[in-house]
Amino acid sequence: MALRHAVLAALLDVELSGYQLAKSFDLGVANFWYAQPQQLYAELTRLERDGLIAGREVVQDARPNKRLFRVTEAGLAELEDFTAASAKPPFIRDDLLVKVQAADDVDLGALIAQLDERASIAAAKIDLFGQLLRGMRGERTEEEFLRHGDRIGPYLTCMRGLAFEQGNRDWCERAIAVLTERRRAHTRA
Amino acid sequence: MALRHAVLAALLDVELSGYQLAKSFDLGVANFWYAQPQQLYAELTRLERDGLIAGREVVQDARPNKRLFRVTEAGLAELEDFTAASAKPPFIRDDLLVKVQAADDVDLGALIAQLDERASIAAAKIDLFGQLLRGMRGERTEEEFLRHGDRIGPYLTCMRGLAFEQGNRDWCERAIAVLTERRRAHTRA
DNA sequence: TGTGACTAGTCAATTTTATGACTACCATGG
DNA sequence: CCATGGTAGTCATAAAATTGACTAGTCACA
Repeated sequence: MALRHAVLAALLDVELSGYQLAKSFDLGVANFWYAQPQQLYAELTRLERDGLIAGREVVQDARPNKRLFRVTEAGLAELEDFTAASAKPPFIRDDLLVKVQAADDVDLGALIAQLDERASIAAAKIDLFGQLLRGMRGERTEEEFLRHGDRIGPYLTCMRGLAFEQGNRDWCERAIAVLTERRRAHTRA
Repeated sequence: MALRHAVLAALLDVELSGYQLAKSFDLGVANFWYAQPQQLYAELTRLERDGLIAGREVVQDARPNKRLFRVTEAGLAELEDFTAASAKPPFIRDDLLVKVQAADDVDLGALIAQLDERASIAAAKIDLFGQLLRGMRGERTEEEFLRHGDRIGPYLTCMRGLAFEQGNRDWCERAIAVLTERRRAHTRA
């Protein structure tokens, strides 16, 4: 019952098709949730069945028709309820952390390579989030935008995404430095 | 196939029972993975069946007997393989972010309350991680420990956990400030 | 003398996520 | 003219995670 609300939140400002939604959730831009296309289509079906969203067919030529969805009154009410209920704290579940946890017992070269890869993925995302944020605030400074802009929700979640990736990158770099130094010391001994 | 390796990594340095493992994974200290007891018991059963861990019965009086598990050679090899394979990037999946994404369309009071709650949960975790880190490095400075300590894996993952929670807290506080200001401006208008 | 909390688990059912394959049709490049 | 890639989706299955209940003994506390 969580993806449900993520979809509702995503459809608040824009009318989207399943496909468009899938792209923003699946690839990259999922700044506040992540899900795969199949999951989204299934959820959209359920949401429409429950009357929380309404779809309309858009006929296109030169490409397949699509169904655009928007949130209904009932959907908004549902989101309202969801917001009032208390959220369970999030947890980290990251393969890379598992690998680092085992750092003292596995091949350091392989581990460092993984950390490197992750650091550059994080760097790419940092870039992406930076662009998104600039795009949203336009000419205004961040202060200005946060004070007077409309639709700051997406901006705030994007800020969190940015900070998360910065944390990722910084930690990766630190871990690489530490592990590299230890490997050097070890091979020398 | 992911919890699998997390369990292996957790059992590298200590022999633990399912119950002990469950406590560290479930409540609080899960600095590198999260899972519930039932899931862990199931995974331990599978791991033992596959020969990646070995259990031994420990008879206790005054409390139920328990089975302590340790990683076997095969288990270590499995972890080694896992480390070499590339890790998929992690994603955020947080109810609170969904709520904030919808910030422009829901009751700000409720949302701010949620952010407040989250900020204090994060603060508590920051405390906990700080204690864990101090406990691990003992008398040494962090630099010292990371250079020469044995078992830095858990220390590094704990550092990530700490940074994550700091990120959480900072973001919550920022969001609270922004939303409070907007609410003030709005109710005045 | 009972009540709740802690140790140490197990069982079953359900929900949520993930994986992979598959249909169409159009446009573009080579 | 044929392969590739994008749009717009569907179907089925497998794996992982969550939820809730249940056993059984010990300890402390009131």
